[in-house]
Amino acid sequence: MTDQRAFFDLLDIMENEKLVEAKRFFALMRSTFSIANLLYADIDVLATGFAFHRLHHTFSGCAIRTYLDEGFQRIDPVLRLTMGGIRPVDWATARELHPESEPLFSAAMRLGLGVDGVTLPLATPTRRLAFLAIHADVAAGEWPAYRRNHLRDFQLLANLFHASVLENDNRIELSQHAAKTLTHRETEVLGWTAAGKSYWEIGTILGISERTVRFFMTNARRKLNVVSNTQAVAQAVRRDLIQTF
Amino acid sequence: MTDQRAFFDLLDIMENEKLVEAKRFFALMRSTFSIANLLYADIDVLATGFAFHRLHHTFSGCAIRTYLDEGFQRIDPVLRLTMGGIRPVDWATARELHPESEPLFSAAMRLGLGVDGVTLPLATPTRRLAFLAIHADVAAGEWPAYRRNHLRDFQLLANLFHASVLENDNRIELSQHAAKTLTHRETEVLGWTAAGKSYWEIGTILGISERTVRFFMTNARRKLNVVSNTQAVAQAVRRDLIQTF
DNA sequence: ATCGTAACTGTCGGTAGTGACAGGTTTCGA
DNA sequence: TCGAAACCTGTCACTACCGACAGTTACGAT
Repeated sequence: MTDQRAFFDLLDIMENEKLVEAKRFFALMRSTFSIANLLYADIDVLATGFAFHRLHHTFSGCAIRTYLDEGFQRIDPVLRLTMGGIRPVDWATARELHPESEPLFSAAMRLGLGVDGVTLPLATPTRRLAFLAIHADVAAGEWPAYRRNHLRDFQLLANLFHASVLENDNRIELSQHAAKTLTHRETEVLGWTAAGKSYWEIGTILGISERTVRFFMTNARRKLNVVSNTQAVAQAVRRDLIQTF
Repeated sequence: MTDQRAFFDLLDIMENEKLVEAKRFFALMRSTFSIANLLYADIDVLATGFAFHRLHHTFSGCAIRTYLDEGFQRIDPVLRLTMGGIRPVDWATARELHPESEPLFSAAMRLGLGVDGVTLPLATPTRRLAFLAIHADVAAGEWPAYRRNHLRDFQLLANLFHASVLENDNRIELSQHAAKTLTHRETEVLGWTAAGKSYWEIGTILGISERTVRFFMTNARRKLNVVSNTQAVAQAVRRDLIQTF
C-alpha cells in the first residue's frame, strides 16, 4: 500500500496552490503512486477530427504518433465510454466490452505499454471532453487491488488538477476586461432584469419606486458602456457580474 | 478515523450496482461517515427561478422551506462557487469570502444546523448544475481534519452516485428532445440584440424587415421559455448559444 | 402528396424602456 | 466640514418592445 502521507502532501499542494503545471502534477503523481504514464486531455468535440484544447502526457512520442496515425481514436472503447459518462473507465473492462478494439491493445502491448489503467472523465464548463488517463505500473494481477485502493485518490486529485487548469484559463480571460464595479443595487436590478422582470415588478420586489429601478439601470448601462438593458445583461452575464438565479 | 472497510464496502456497492436509490445512498453514507445531512441536486439552470431536475436530501422540510422562502439561493456563496467551478467548496471558506451571506449562515444556526460541510460540484452532460452537499456531524474544531481525511472518499462516491442517477435517468433523453434548438436566424437576431441593436437596426443589418426580426425573436423567446428579449439574451449567453465579443 | 419546418411579411394596440429635466437624504472618508 | 458616492424620487415625451391577428414561400422527408 502506498504511503498515506505522500497522498496527503500531494492533496495539500493541489488544494492550496493556484496553479499546478501539468509537468509538476505528473511528477508528483508518479512519485506518489505506481504510475507508468499519465495523459490529460481537453478536447473540442465539435471540431472535425481531434482538436485538442489541451494535451499533456508522459507517453512516448512514438506511442502518441502510433495512436493518431492508426486512427485508434475511432475504435478506442475507453474514449467512447469516457465521452458518455461520469464513471471512471477501467481499460480492461472497456477492452472486454468492445472486442473490435483489439488492434489498439495489441499495439499497446507491442510498444511495451501495459494495459492496466483507468480513465477519469472530468467536468467541463462547455461542450468539451476532458479526462485524465492513468496508466499503472504494477505487477501482473495486482491491478484490481491497486485500482480499488487508489481510485478515490485519483478521482479527487484529477478533479483538483482539472480545476487548476480551468481556473487558469479563466484568469487569462477575465484579466482582459477591466471589471467596472457595479454597486449592490445596480447588480440587484440587473439580476432581476435578466430574470425577465419589468421595472415595476423589480420596484415592488425591492420595495422601491419604479423610477429608482430605472435610475439604477441607467447607471449600470452607463458603467457598462452599453445602450440597452438587454446589452447590459449580456455583458453582465458574460463577465459573471450577476448570478442568473 | 472512520473504518476503512466500511468505505470499501460502500465503494463496492456504488461501483457494482446499476441503480442506487438516493435514500439508500444517503443511509449508507451516514452509516459510513459522520454525516448530519446530505443534499443532492440537479438543477436546470435554463429555466426561470429554481427548476430542480432532481432533489434528494435529508434536511428537514422546515430548513428547505426557509432556504427557498428567504431566497437564500440568491446570496448563497456556496451555490455561486459550485456553479462556477470544479473544486469542492468548503462552506466555511465560502462564508469568509462572502460576508454578505451572513443571513444564510445565521439562519442555519438558528435552525440548529451546523455550518461544517462541503459541496462537491458534479459533471453534467448538458448545462445543468449538479452537486452533492455534505453536512458533517463532527465536534467543534474537528472539521478540517475530518474533511482532509474524507474528501477523496466523498469525491469518488459522489461521482459514482451521480453516475448512477444519470444512467438511470430516462428524463435526460426527454429534456434533450425538449431542449429546442434555435435556428440560424434566431441565433443571429439574439446575437445582435445582445449587442444592443434595435429591431429596426437588425432588420437593416440582415437585409430583412423589422417585422421579421420580431418574428425570429418571438420564436426564440418561446423556445427559451422566457418573457423578454433581455431574459432570452441572459439565457443564451449563459448557455453559450451566442457569442458576445 | 401532404406535413413539418424555416424563412419571411403586414397591421393594431397596449405596455415597457429610455433620456432629459429636476430634485432629495444618508454615509463615510479626507 | 466638505465633497464624493450610494441611495432614492418625480414628471414629460418619445421610442422600442411585444402579443395577437393573419398571412406567403421554399424545401426536405414520410
